[in-house]
Amino acid sequence: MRARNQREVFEEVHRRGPISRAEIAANLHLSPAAVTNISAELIARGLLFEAREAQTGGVGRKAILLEVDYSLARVAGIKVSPTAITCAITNLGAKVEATATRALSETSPDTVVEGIGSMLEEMDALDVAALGVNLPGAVADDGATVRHSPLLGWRSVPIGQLLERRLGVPVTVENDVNALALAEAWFGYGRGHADFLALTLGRGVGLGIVIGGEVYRGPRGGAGEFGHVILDPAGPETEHARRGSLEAFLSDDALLRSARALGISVAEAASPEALTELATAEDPRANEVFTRAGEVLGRALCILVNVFAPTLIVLSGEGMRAGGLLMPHARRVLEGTAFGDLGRDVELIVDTWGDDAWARGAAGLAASRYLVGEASRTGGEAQPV
Amino acid sequence: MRARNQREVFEEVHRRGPISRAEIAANLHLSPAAVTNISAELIARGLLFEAREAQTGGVGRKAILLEVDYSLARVAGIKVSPTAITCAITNLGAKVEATATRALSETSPDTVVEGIGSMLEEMDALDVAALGVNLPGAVADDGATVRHSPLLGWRSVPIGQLLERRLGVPVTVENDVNALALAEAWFGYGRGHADFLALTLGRGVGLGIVIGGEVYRGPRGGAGEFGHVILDPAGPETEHARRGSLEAFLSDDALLRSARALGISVAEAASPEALTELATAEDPRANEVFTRAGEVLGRALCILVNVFAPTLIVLSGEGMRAGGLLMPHARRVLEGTAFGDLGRDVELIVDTWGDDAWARGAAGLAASRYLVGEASRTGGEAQPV
DNA sequence: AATCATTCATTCACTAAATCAATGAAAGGG
DNA sequence: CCCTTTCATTGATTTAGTGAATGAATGATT
Repeated sequence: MRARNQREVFEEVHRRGPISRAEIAANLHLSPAAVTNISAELIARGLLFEAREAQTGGVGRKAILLEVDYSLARVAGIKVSPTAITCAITNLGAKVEATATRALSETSPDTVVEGIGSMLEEMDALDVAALGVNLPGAVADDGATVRHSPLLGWRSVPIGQLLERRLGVPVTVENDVNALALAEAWFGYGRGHADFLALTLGRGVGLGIVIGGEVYRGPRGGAGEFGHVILDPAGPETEHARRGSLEAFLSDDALLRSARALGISVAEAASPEALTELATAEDPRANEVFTRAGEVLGRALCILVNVFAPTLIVLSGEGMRAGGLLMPHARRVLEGTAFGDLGRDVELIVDTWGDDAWARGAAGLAASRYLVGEASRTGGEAQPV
Repeated sequence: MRARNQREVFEEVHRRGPISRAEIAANLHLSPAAVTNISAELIARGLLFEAREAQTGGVGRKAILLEVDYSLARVAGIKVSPTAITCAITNLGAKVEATATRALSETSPDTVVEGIGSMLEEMDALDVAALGVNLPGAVADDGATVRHSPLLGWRSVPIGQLLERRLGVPVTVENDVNALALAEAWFGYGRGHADFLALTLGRGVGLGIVIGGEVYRGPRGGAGEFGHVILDPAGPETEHARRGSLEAFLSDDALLRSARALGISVAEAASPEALTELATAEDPRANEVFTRAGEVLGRALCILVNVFAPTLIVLSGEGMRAGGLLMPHARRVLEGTAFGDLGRDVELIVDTWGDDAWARGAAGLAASRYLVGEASRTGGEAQPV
């Protein structure tokens, strides 16, 4: 009960930024006295601090605003991809202090663990309070075991325990898309939105569903496999994506394949980055690639908008490097085909992209877990999280 | 707090059927003492009663099983459609005691209110404890005002207040699909499932999303407009449904249109019912209609399964009169195209159909509201719901 | 048959943690 | 300069939980 309310107060301060005790009490339906008590303990434990006074012009005593002390500790976030691991060191507010990347020659768990360990040593970051790891694949509910990751070739790998043993730091493992969604919810554009969607484009197409501030995983996990939705049974297919699936239209591979079909040679554009540049340089064929992709993205968004009626969709991932090329077309299709005003009433935000963003997502995951754990820990007693 | 735990205990008894105090305590992480207290009050208020003892073969004192007293009151559920109103009188467990239907010549709010009132009088049901109303269209969060219902020609109609004034009974208004989903969650196949989907076929295609035992409406309502999802931009269109939308494939109108295209004359099958009979009688053209529709349904289910990874989808609505014809094809497509095992790991249940089911959904809505209200009401004090 | 172990339910003292009402603190307005 | 307003705090009170002991009802054990 106390733990619960502590956590509620803390999360309210986190969400609503600098906020007075009175407002917290009003928002959470608690008495001012209770908020005074709870916030006193959170301040004593260093999680909150009294910031400047409010600058309201109104009558009456000015409020003392509370803020979260994000500098209380540092955390590390690791993105494990088939070819590299990327690390971001951030404060508890997911503000990046340092990043680094290291190539992976192979993806065995031992190699990955060792790589992460030596990377943190080199970055002088062995003192972090928590470590978040995200990777492509299905992660068990325990936040530690990888159930299945085709891209890494892993099955039932207790990567969380392995890392905790190696580093002596609490580790949370999560699917990459879910971690990004969680980070958006806590520290990104999703802040203040109880419900929103996080769509990622890149090697694949991922969907993070945030409902009530939490990532929705479905009754037994596995929700959000939006990239495998079949949009057109007669559509294209790629090596990794089924015919007509969203990934077969929108993944990096799919875009390159589409470019080849339109006569763009490997010499002209070997990579998605190069293809994006080509389109930015007004190459009509490259533009056509992104026009078509944007329209497909619009159809995909239309499905999501009709089903969830969201007010916000955050788009990110490497594929969003071409956001400027894709979004006008996506928006046009969305507004033209979604039910009623749903297509116009949804905010579409393109977030930063690149592996750094993924690693920052992992760090945000770690930070949120750490903060939740601290905020719901009472007095000196340890509390199961 | 007390109200909250009372409600939790009550809902646990409702969900898990006859259940002992000890088990409630274990499931809700409450002390046995607290459960004794809370259940004593709920019993004193008539909501619960002590049923037979458990027949466990084990050692030790036998448990005294608690059950909800669904016969405590009766409720009425009304389905308002453009052509008729249907009424179901049920006990608090959504067990139907009587039904009736009355044609509507026009759908003005006054006519509907008067029709409902005289109908309840005729059914000798003016003593019901609550009234649930469902109808096609968007209903405001207050559970009383119809924001917009094209089919009824309503806009901003406070139908809830009108009915309460006429009948002196608490009224809850809800979108028809959401009400059906809620009824499934409380009294139907969704019992015991925190998360599931309710898909309805009939005049249109509707989706009710149940997450955490509650109907998900999205951040500002309007979620679940699945019928307007565009499956194929080059698909068919109908009078009411956009080209290629799910409704343009699967609604009653769409099926008839598809039948005409396959050479089935109006004389052979004037209605969806007749078309279903024709197919049941092995007419190859009619079978083709349902084969195609089943495959489209499978594609639609595939989208839902990939996004939500549900363990249960309940299918209902008038369109499910042809469930036996549709589902084999739908299931085949679903299992063939959904990601991984998701298509096989989902239970597809065809529920009863017809306007009675809709009205029962409305009654279930009323019953659940009534029970929640009673269960979270403390002592003699009134509690805001 | 008598006793013991086990499980469910209850009782009662205790306590955590909220609320309530009163009060202090810090502003602006007349 | 006092009054009103708003925010924050304090201490008494109340609510509603937990924990330990006890009673109740059963099967198992000797």
